[in-house]
Amino acid sequence: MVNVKRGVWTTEEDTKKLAFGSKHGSGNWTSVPRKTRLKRCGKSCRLRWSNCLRTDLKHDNFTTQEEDLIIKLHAAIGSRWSIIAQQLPGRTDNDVKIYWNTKLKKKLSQMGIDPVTHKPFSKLIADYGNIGGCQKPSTRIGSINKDFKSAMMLKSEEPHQTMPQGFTNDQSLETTRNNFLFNRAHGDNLSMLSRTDFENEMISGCALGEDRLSKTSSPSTPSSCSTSAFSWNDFLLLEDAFTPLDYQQKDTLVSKENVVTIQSWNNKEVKSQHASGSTDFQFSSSSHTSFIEAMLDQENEMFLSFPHLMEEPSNFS
DNA sequence: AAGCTAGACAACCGCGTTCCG
DNA sequence: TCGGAACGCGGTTGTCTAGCT
Repeated sequence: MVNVKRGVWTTEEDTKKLAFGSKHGSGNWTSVPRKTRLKRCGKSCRLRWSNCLRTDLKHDNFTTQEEDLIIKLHAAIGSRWSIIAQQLPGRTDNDVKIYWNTKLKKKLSQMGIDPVTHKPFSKLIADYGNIGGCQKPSTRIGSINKDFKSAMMLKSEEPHQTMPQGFTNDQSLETTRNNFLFNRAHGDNLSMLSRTDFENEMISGCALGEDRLSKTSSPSTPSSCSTSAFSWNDFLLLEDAFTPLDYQQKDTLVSKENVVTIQSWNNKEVKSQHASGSTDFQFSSSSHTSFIEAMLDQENEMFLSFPHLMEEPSNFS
């Protein structure tokens, strides 16, 4: 459309749009410009309505509880603002996104927490240091694979070290988050995960944080979701999510069946079903305890799939 | 008072998904 | 089943404004 107006909306345009919106509600946005005689595209009308003109929007500052929830949800599902906004009545995805980018990211950084991974910078540096500390790349891959496989074998043998059922605690949240990060790191389509039981469980876990998270956390796992005075330390996501003790403690808390579907790096769809007591958890990318491990696990899979590509060259001359 | 800068936020853009004929 | 239109989402850009020099 050539005659489409752009830029900031005038009060006159807002009035027209408001009048139309209050009469017809939202929907069929392409017809809105024609019916309201606005020289805007339908897309622009929808945006203006959903971000600014809707009567149920809050325009005051974010509360501490809202901040708390945003950070928890971001840690769990990443920058899926529309989903996060759904948990915050009166807030739009744009509101949440901007608030995160302008305030919360800085706040976390000042606390020494990486806003992307929600881990302390020191931990990230240590992780990278561990990788860089190995001498020969090919040897490193081999030894890491070996160690990591051993670790995974041990985990799979442990009756309580399968994927926790019910997503009722911080450890499961962490595990799931790592899978998100893993998929994100490899450019996978996260929308595969949208609206699954798994995601809804996570969201409700955050939204009901004080009930679902804190009650089920291990003693070493802080959780302050929705409490009146939260601690920023609570937004550090903890390592060692798979300690046997944790799982033994958790085992009594879960009873619900969950089906998790993920799209792994090589587009193999993997389903994992968790009935109470089930032990057949089998993400192809394993149960990553950290982002770094997820990366290494992917490396491992690539090695298994394409061994000839990963072989050490015979000489480097 | 004028110019500059950073922060806040409204709006746009591109892309993926869904809907419908 | 397919293709185009519509919609929704997340990232980015543009504009305004307050504060500082």
